[in-house]
Amino acid sequence: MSKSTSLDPKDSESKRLPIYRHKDRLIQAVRDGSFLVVTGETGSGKTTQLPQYLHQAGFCKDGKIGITQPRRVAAITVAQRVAQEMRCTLGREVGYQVRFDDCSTHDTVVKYMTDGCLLREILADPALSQYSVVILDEVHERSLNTDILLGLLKKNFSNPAKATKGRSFPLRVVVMSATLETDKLSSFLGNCPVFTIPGRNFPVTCTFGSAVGPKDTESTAYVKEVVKMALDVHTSEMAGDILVFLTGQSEIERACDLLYEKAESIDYRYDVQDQTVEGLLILPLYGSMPTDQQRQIFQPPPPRIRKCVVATNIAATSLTINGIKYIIDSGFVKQLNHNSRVGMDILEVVPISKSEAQQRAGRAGRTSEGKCFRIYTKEFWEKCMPEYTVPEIQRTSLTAVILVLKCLGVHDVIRFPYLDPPEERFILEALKQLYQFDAIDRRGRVTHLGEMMVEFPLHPGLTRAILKAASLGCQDLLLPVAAMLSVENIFIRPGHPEKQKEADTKHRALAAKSGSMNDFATLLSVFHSCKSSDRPSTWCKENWIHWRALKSAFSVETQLREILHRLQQKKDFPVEIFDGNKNELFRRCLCTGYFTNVARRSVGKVFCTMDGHGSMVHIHPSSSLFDQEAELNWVIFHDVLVTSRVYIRTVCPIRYEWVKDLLPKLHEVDVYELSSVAREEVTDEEMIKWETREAAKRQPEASAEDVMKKLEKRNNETTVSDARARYLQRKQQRQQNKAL
DNA sequence: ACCTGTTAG
Repeated sequence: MSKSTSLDPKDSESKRLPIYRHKDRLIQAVRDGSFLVVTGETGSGKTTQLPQYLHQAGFCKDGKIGITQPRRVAAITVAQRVAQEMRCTLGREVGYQVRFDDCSTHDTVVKYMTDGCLLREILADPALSQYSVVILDEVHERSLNTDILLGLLKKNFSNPAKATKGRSFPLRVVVMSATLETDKLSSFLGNCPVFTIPGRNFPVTCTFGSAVGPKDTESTAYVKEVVKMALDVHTSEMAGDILVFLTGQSEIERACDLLYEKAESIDYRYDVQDQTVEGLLILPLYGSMPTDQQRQIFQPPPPRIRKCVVATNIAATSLTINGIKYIIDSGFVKQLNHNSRVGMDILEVVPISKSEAQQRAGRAGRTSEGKCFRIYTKEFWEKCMPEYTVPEIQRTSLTAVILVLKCLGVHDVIRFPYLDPPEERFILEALKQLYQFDAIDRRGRVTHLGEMMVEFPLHPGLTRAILKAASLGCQDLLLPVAAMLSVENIFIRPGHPEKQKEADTKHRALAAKSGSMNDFATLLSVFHSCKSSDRPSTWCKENWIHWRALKSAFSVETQLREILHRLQQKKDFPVEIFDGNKNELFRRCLCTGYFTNVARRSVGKVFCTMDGHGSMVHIHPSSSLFDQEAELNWVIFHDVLVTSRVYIRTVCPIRYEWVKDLLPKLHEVDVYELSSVAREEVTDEEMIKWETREAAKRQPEASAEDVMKKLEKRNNETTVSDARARYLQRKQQRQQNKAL
């Protein structure tokens, strides 16, 4: 450790960081107590320096220092930086671990990793016996996994008596966050000390606009306003690049089109102290964009050209673009919200929170002073924007995470110490699903099957189908499908109508090639066709398939195969025999994972879900079953999309007999007992009630209409129809804007 | 009679 005399510029650079002056006191603070909150803005150096300080202070004598990040890229790049600063080979003393990429060895003592990775490690070793210090970073982002880790660490290590359980010495826990919410964190962790490090960012001046007020929460007028503002900035502000925040791909493409048009038609020339800007380089940026196109964003613009990046929220945390001096903030995001009342995830456009607006503004102050132009009014800020974004744990399906907690011995998952507890019905819904998939029993205890299921990085339903298939010896049918369904959508549908037609034709051909009218079978067929192709990437291009997504499906499939293989080595892996054709076998396996997603034809093209919510749904036009009417009365589906209608996507026809025995399970559950607070035996009353209802539904057309009427009435009160109404409103507005 | 943000295992 005799680097202090070094003249290496990197050393002096790290000494210039704001955190350096606090080094000794920080080390002491970690030494003093088991929990510590460290807060500091980006640029304070806490992520790269604190682990090094602790390393120097001897904290690695007894174990590793683990630092979690919510994102893979962050874990990797930070580890690279620190390895460089500590002058060691990446993967030796300093390493990282993310899914599909473990760059750490037995020697690694400073280990950066994703929060999801640490959670999996806890599953294997609840005492975290390899670690002397665990640092949770970016806690203010409130990712689902970080929130769960926070609760687990509090539960298991805050009490000094418990803190050494399964360990020879107590674990130190450091929680790092941006300045907001630190009081809350400290009191959550037993009023532990808070250490504040000043930031090193440049000031950003924010101004409010007049375009979006409290009454415009559903409007899409902001696209035009954002374009106007960008041109304003371009013609009247000094040199420096622009970053525009919008919500989605189509919106971004529209904004870029408008910008091209208008930027050409205006005549301007701005010249102050040789800082001249003459042209505008317009660059869209969103997640599903090809990677090489994304890379273009980071290149500095040609001389005298101003860069204008029009991006989704991907530019708020995931990607950092240098040279941004101006932010234009639409004030909206697209957010995935789970609705437990209808049991669906709905993607909605909503106003951002104030803290998120500050985060966006901060993107202009990375290298020099910046300006942020908010297109919404001060009143909108005060009345429509919440202080903080609702944490993921309160708006997401919890099924997988609850299974993890159960496997960690957290029996009472309702009274688990959540920093912000999710609504009880979210938890109950998760328990119900786990019971339905046989992962837990009637008393809420993890089953043998559940213990196997938790090993898979998948939704429990998909895992259930895989395990069923494996016990029947046909896992090769299910593994690729599960992999394909757990990556982003692999079917590309371009914006231009001509190309759209071409893509649709190709996709229909792929469906036909699979030989059966079953979207899951299409996925399987695509998987193999591409894999056996000589040049998979050109095969994808020709067939309008997302190569990057499919490639990751290949790695996921390999990983799933390995996990399954490991489980099958154990002697108690179940084995079953099935006598029938392959097609039926495949679909029966799918049924064990998707019987919660069964729909029955109601009238005409309308289907009705059988999950107890009784939502009216339509088959999405991208499905090979779209427009297929004959003899198609029962289907299972992978997911639901709420747009102009409620659509089910990735659909498979089934026979009622295949799910007949499973369906009652959807209704017999007593969540009260499942939640481990009940003390009485359940009767079969619920199940009998359901059977009666089901018998009534099985009667022909006349009653089906009655059922539908009843269900529709109920549906009007759900938020699905609210979401649909909002969508239609936005669509109308868009058309009006177009007409203008 | 089609339009889905971001992230993670």
